Amino acid sequence: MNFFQRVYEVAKKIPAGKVATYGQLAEILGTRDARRVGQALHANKDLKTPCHRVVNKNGELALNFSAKGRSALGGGGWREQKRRLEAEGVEVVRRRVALKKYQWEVICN
DNA sequence: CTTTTGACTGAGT
DNA sequence: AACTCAGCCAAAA
Repeated sequence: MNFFQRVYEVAKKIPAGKVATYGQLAEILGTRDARRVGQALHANKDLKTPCHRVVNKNGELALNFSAKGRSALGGGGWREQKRRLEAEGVEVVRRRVALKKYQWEVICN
């Protein structure tokens, strides 16, 4: 199984209304390289994966977020992500979420 | 094969 | 809060 695939598997485990950081997923996957997590999600063009629930450690949305399945997303990468998070009940202020409240805590994996 | 690049992070300024 | 520097490691070119 590819590393990418594993990233998706973990991403799918993130409960709606919660967010996880790249570093957090990386750690679950047994690596320290948060970047690869991001690359994996970027490579994933399937919108089935809740990539919008993955944010950087600052709680900010990905600057270059883009679900390739959708052309220009109506103009803004992170805007689309923001829209989706709000749809799940996550408060998104400007470009960030309240990690303090919404960061995913792994219950069991 | 070698080099660049990046949806990151953490520490220092 | 904003910027820099360095560490990290695989995919792309």
